[in-house]
Amino acid sequence: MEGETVSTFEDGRYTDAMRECILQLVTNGNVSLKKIPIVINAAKSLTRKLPERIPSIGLISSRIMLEARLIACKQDFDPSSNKGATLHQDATTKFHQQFEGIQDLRKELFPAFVSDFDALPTSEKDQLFSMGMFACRTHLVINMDPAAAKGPAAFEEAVCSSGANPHSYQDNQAGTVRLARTAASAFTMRGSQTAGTPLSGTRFSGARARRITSSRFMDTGQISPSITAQQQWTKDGTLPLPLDSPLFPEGQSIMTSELGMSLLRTQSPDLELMTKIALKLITLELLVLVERQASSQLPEGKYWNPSKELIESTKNVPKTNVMGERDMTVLDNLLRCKPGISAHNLETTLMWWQNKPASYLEDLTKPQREKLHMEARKKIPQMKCALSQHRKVLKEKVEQKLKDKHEKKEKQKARHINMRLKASLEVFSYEILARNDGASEVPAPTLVYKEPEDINQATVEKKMELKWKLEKTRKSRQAAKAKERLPALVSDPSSLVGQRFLHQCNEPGEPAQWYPATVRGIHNYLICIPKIKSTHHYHIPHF
DNA sequence: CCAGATTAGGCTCCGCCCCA
DNA sequence: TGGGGCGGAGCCTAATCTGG
Repeated sequence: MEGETVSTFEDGRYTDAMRECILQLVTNGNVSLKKIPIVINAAKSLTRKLPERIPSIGLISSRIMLEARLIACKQDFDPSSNKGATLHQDATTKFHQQFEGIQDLRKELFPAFVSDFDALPTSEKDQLFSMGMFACRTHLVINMDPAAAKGPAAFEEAVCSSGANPHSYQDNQAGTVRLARTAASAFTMRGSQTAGTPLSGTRFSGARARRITSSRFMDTGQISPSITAQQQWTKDGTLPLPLDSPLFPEGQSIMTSELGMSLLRTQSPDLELMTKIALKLITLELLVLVERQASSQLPEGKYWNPSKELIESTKNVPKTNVMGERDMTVLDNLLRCKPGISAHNLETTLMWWQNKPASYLEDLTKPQREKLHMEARKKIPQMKCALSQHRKVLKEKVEQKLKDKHEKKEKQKARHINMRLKASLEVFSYEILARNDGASEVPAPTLVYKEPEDINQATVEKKMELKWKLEKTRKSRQAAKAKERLPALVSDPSSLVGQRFLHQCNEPGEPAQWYPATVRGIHNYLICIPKIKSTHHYHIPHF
C-alpha cells in the first residue's frame, strides 16, 4: 500500500537521502551501526512509514563512511563554503604533532579528490597544504610555562652549593616548580599538576618570584585595557606595570588582591635578595620569549600587515585552539561509545559532527548535491588504497615506537640492577651489614647556599648567558632581514636613504669596530657615510 | 559483465564484573 | 590488584548475490 514504505533503494544502490540519513545517525546521533535499524524502526510510530531497505553494517563502515569523509573534505576545500570549513588541530604545539596524521592524510586526500590536482601550480598546492598552519595566539601564554620553569632552574643552580635543589627529584625540574605542581594537585579538586591553581603564599623565593611574574603577566592579560587607554599609554611613556598604571581603569589595577599585595610585602633581607635574583632570571627568560613573538607580530614581522589574499584564504582558520581541545573531549566520548572504531572513521565522525557537512549539502542545489555524492562514490577505490597505505605507515610507526620503548625499558632495568649491585658491594665494603643495632637513619639532604659572592657571580653568569642568547637571536633576525631585503636595496639603492646601519671601520693599526651610522644620500651607487676619516670597510647594512 | 550490496566468520579492543 | 570471562562495537576479507 502506497505510504507504508519509503523508497530508499533505487537503480541498484541506496539513495543519497538514505546515505545522508544514515550518516547523520552515525555521526551526529551517536547511533552504533548495529542499532541503526532499531532507531529507524522506532521512528515509525511518528512517520507511520518504514524504509524499504536499510544498508548493512559492512556497507556503512566500508563505503558510506568513506564517502562521508570525501564530502567533508570537499566542504573543507570549497572556498564558497563558510560552514566552519577547516580541519581542526591543536595549534598550541609548535609543530602540530598531535594531528600529524590528519595533516598527512590531508596531503593524500587533496590529490585524490581535487580533479587535476597535479596540474595546479605549485604555489596553489603549497597554499592548500599550508593552510591552517598558523601559530595559535595562546602560544605566547602557553610557552611562558616552560620559560618560567627555566628561570627557577637557573636560579637554583646559581644559589645552591650542590648546583641543584637537594629537595627536588632527580630530574631537570626545578624544586620550585615541582613544589608548585605538587601543591596544585594537592589543593584542588581532582587536582592536576599542570592545570591546578598556582601555589600561593609560600615563603620560598623561587615560588614567590614565579607567582609575582604570574600575577603581572596573567592578571594583566585578563584585564585587557581599553584602546583609548592603550593609545594614551603609548604617548605618555610611563612603564606598563606599576600599580597606578594609566593602562588600567580605576579599581582594575593589577596586584591589588590580598595575595598580590602580600607577595610584595618585605619579609626578610635574604628572601628579598633571593626573590630579586629569581625575578631577574625569570623575566629574562620571558623576554627571550616575548621578543621572539614580537618579531613576527610587529612591523617588519611576517604577520604584520598580511596581504588581502592571505586574509581571505585564512578567514576560516580557527582563531583559538578551543575547537581542537574540544575535539579531544568529543574523541574521548566517542571512543567510549564506539571502542572499536578505526582512526579514519573517527576523524570522519568528528568532521561531520563539527563542520556540519550535512547542512553544507542542504545548501547546495539538487544537481550539485547529486554530483557531489556521485564523485564521492567514484573515488572510493582510490580512497581505500590511500587509507590502507596510511594505515600501514602508522602501524609501522607504532611498532617502531613500541620497540624503542621496550629497548629503553630494558636499558633502564640493566642500569638499575648495576646500581643496586654497586650499592650492595659498597655496603659490604663498609661492613655496615654487621652493625644492625642503633643504625641511624639516613639524614635528609640539606640545602646549603653558596657564599654570597659566589651567588653573585653565578647569577651574573646566568644573566650573561641569557643576554647572550637574546643578542644572538636578535642578530640572527637582523641577518635574516638584511638578506631578505638585499635584492630590493640593490635594485633601488635610493631606498637606503634615511636608513640606519652598522658600519665597521678602524684607525690604521687599530682593531676594527662597529659604529652606527645613517645613510644621507646615494651618489653613483656609492654609499656615502659622513664623518668617517679612516680606511673604510663596507658591509651589508643591518636593520 | 560489473558495480554495488550482503553475509559469514574471524579477529581486535574496550569496559564491566567476578574472583582469588 | 590483576587475570579471566563476557558482551558490545567495529574492522576486514572472501564469497556470493543482484539488477542494470
